[in-house]
Amino acid sequence: MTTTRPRQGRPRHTPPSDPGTSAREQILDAAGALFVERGVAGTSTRMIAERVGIRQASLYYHFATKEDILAELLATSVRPSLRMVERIQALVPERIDPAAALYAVAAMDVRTLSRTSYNIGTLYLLPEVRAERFDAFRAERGRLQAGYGALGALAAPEDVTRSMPAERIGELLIQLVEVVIQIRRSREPDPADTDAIASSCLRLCGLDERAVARARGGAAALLSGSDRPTS
Amino acid sequence: MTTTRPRQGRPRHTPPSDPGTSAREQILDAAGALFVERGVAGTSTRMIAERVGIRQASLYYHFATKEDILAELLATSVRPSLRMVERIQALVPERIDPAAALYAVAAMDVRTLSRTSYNIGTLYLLPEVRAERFDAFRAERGRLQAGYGALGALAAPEDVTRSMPAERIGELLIQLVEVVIQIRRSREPDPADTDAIASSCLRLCGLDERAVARARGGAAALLSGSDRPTS
DNA sequence: ATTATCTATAGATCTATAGATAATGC
DNA sequence: ATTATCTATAGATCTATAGATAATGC
Repeated sequence: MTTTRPRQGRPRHTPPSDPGTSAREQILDAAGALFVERGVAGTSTRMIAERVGIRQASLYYHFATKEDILAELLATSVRPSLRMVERIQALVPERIDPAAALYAVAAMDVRTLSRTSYNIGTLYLLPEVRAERFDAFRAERGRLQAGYGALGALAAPEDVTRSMPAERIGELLIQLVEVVIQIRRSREPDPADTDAIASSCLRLCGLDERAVARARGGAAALLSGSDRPTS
Repeated sequence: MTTTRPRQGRPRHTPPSDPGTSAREQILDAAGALFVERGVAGTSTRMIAERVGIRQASLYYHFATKEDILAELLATSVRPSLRMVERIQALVPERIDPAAALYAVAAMDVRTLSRTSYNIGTLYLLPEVRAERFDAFRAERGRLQAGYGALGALAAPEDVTRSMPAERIGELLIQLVEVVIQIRRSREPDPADTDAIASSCLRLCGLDERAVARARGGAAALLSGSDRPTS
């Protein structure tokens, strides 16, 4: 039973439907969904406020500008993927098959992008994100891409790496993983998509079917091991 | 020497710098560049008009709304790719290697997307394009994707097509080709990119290095304009 | 007469600030 | 006293229309 704990501050004209989450988070959720649906410039502060159930001006108690909301959404959207990649990447020098590591990273990233409540990956694609203001975000994303490139270059046979430097491999792999963003625009991604995308990453690097199958097995071990509760 | 042929109608407050192109085209160019840079909602009719060198209200003589401008830009942006794919696809049943055909299609598409004066491919990614109003455009794009899927399914060995239906192959291939859109956001694409992307399309379908090399050769013949049988 | 522009402007936004108010916390 | 909202509003847009005007075409 949820004893609706009354908040501090003047009550909203419409009482919050979800008293569990902070106003800040409610704003981020509403704005994220709207930004994905209609873009940043196409979303007014009034729309965001309406969805939250507060007055337009009340937003400014929590965020100074609309761009500040976007900045926070972006920051929290790459960080988990980046940490995951760097964690798995760190295992490789020891004893892990780089192909299995790449499969695991791609699969986890696809699943993350599939599951966010709105299609959050779309945010990267908005023109506003190119502003200098978001340099830090784009730098983080560059590190994610570099991580993909490094794993891909380790997994690929020499005849492929000879014609493609790691940076280019990274560009291609991250693009391939992010197909799930496009898929979500027209249908619900399923587990077969996850496997198809992760396998395609390995084939793109020049691995044959046998190597792909082996990596898939290795990744399964990796993934079941690193399973942990989300919080 | 260009004898600046005076136009009909009241003269502009700033005389056109490029008297060769119609006002309509000048508007499309200016709007395209701005939409790519700042999005549709982020571009005002005033900005477009300013770039063209006319007053804001004068736009409405040529287009009824901003969305009409977008609609025309979208229509002209897929059409060439689609026609090219369907033309090459039509050659396959006869005597053309499907892998060579796929390489050729991907390479041409990449080159087209590399060369447009502004990064026109970005337009697909804008949230406004999801509106019902642009169904026809998205349908054309679906046909392009289906073309990629059909070629990919023909080129791929059976152990790959068993796990991936043609539609999914199409989704992946078109996504891979469009990496050039992302590349253009940070650097100038070069011919090595074109080869890397087209080759990656084939590897993704499960072709080994020897088959990729063979297809690259076959595509070169196709692209140079000779419709000659390549065996 | 027709065409392609111009000026002027109505009416609808939109962002952000100022200051009031209704809760809880101490 | 502090917090989180509210109301009201200034000032800056923005889209689209009405009607005037300055060219060319016939």
